[in-house]
Amino acid sequence: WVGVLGPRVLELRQTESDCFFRCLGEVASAESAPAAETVDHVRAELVDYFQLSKPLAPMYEHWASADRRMNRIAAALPGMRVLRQEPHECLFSFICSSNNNIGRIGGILQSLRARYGPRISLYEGIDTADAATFGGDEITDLQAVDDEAFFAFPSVETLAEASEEELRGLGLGYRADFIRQTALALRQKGDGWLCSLREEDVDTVREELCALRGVGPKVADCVALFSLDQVETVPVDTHVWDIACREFDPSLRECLSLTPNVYARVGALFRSRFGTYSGWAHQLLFAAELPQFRSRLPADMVEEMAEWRGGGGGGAHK
DNA sequence: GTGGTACCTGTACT
DNA sequence: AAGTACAGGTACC
Ligand SMILES: [Mg+2]
Repeated sequence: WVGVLGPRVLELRQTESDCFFRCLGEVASAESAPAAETVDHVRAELVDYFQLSKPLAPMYEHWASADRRMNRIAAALPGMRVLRQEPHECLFSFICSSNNNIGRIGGILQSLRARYGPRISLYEGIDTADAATFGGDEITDLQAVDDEAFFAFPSVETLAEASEEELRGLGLGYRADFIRQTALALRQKGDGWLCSLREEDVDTVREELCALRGVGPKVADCVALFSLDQVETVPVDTHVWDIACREFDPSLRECLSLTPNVYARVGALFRSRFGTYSGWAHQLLFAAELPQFRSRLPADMVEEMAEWRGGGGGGAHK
């Protein structure tokens, strides 16, 4: 995999027993430390990003014993960690995600980086032919590393200065104003404000985030889980609602829309089963719903999910 | 609290 | 080939 993490282009490759990493480039502004120090630093960043200090095996065991279906999914999808993302990037990204499809979201974020983010040039002498191209988000073929332009995510300051009109031009649609308004609010609140929410309790985090433009309950919970250390938070979108109806409480099907109460019920159902790390458990169940992971699941389970979708179960609410 | 509506835009479908 | 539904919701009434 090759992609951008913070100010650097990183290459990761995994073998059966190890994971290797290499830094291919970094933003010009970051004064580059001696190579040996950079390696140690990047290793620490990766440990942080993948949350490797949190043991996953005990969680899997706990979830598997709590739920029969989860037992089989856990066996089929090992290593499903929640990434500890950079809060600002995470926030803007999920604002872009609302009422939108995954394909366009990716395109918008890439446009945002290319237009407003600092460019990352690769180091001299990087053997790009040797770089991994394991289907990372931004690399699609063996030649691509050479031509691909890499950009870090833009700063709050830059986004605050962007015009709504120009943002719309990048394909953001009506979310353009959300991005600008939220960027202005963040600038107003000061540099460390968002990250400081990592020290706050779940309810405070939610309340503070929802006060931002373009941030409702679902986006807030995504930011809380994926960047603010709120491990028990369960973001409830249409997929997660389906899961809850199908697996946990059929009576939820009677609900016509995802009201705040229904939202809370779904979260409570997850927490009653999976406990403190319900957000992580949710990540695993959510992943199992996605097409790219379906092929790894037991055939009868895939069949069951397909039947639910076809039989007026999934999406039958609205 | 709940129910209803409008909303950018690309893509899949009919 | 035009017309419509839908997608990792939110704001506003
Ligand atoms: Mg809000």
